[in-house]
Amino acid sequence: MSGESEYLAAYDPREFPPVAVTVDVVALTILGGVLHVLLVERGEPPFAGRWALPGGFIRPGEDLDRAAARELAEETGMADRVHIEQLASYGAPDRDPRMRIVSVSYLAFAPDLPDPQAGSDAADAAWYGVDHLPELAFDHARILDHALDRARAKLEYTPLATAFVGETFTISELRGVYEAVWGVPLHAGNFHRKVLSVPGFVESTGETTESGGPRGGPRARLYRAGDARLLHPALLRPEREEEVR
Amino acid sequence: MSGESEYLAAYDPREFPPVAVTVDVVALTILGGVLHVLLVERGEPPFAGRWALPGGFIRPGEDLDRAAARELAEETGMADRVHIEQLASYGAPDRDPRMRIVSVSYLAFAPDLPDPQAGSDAADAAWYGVDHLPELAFDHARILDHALDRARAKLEYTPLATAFVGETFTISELRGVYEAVWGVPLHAGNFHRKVLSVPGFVESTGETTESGGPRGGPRARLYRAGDARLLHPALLRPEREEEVR
DNA sequence: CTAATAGTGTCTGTAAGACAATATTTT
DNA sequence: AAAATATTGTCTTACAGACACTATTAG
Repeated sequence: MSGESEYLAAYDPREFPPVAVTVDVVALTILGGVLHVLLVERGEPPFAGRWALPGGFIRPGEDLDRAAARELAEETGMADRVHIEQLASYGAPDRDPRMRIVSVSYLAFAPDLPDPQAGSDAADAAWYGVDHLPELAFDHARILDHALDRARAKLEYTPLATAFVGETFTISELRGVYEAVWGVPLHAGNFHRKVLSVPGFVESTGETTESGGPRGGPRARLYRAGDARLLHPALLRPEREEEVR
Repeated sequence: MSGESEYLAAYDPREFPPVAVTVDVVALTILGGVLHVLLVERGEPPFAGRWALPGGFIRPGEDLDRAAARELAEETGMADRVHIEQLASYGAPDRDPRMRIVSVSYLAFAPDLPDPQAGSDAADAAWYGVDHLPELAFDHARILDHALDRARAKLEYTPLATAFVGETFTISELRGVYEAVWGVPLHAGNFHRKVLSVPGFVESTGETTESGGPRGGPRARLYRAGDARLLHPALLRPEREEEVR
């Protein structure tokens, strides 16, 4: 913090160029096998009527993480079973036309959820499939892009996929998460063996589903999340030549 | 940004609880085969005389990335050949005793460098070996921990190690970077073959060093960084059982 | 019955790591 | 000559992906 001391010694908050800090949350869930993101419709200018990521100003005395969780809860009512983690921060001087705003973005994952409630201050709130997004306000399209990249990468080396499913789940359900987030079909047999071979990824409950799948097939065994924080070896995505150079 | 609109509609900057945004830079280099981090000695309270990460307030109209690059240049004079990227943000309400400060941390990598210059506002500046750190001001120890975790992870799947060496380099020099950052010895033969087998990691210059090593050995071939942005397959660290659970 | 799905077996190619061997250079 | 280092070779084991197969369940 070079410069901070002298700066602050003679510092008067009233003179300081005003900067505001917000949190923006990229909340993801899976609906009908498709990855969805929570968006809110802005009720006021700028960008009135435009869809945006849920978020808002941090409050005095409130930590960044708590602010993100609060903003998310205001739109969805979801508090439990939600994984939330910080992503990048955005501070381009002109990213908000009103004033200097630095936004800290967060990524949240939740299992299948009921409809979101529009927060007290948003005109509406809805889950959008990530392949059918409306035009977004501010630089939120870029924030969302970064968030999706991160989510896809984290599925590879963390057990994050289990945050998208219920307390207990089948290997097929887990595969559905990977397919939805990565957007590619995976080989059922190989995926099955792979998941069970990673220590601590899932552990058996000893139970099975009550019945087979809707279109036939045997009952599936049920698992719960294991105690691993990192997957080793990782579940790597199929070849991505394009991204290498 | 739910809540933002109404909030700002009736918003007067003079009434807003003051928040300041700083950038803090974790600048890493390798000196004598050991990973070092750039620290500055604070000249003013709080934490006067304590060492801290270089950093400071963002200026009006200045992007976060530019602010980080500027702060780094003020302490080191280094502008070229420096890789810089954003890490996490820290906003605990009490992390600075003076006022609410949200800090955006940055990670910077540079090749072997001359001594740093104390910036205009710091009492002193120096490179510290990461295993012999002084007690740090604020929450900078935590920020540094996170930065080192990130740097170690990025060596695995990006060609970042090449940012620590010169324009051209030998495979041994590159191995020295990995050993310094990861803190473990690597097998010379296997490392050599591995690096050359990853497409786009390094490319041959056709040249060799002028002479052998200081303690003997043949001349080594010289390489330069290739065009890969991601290493595939990655160079994984040796087993890290501890970190898995 | 037929189709779909869960789960297992097998084979192949790639890659990581242990270890050895050879060539080249400094002291 | 002796020691250090660059580079290459070989072998073993692990693992990813392709593919085949069996068993179980819905319709």
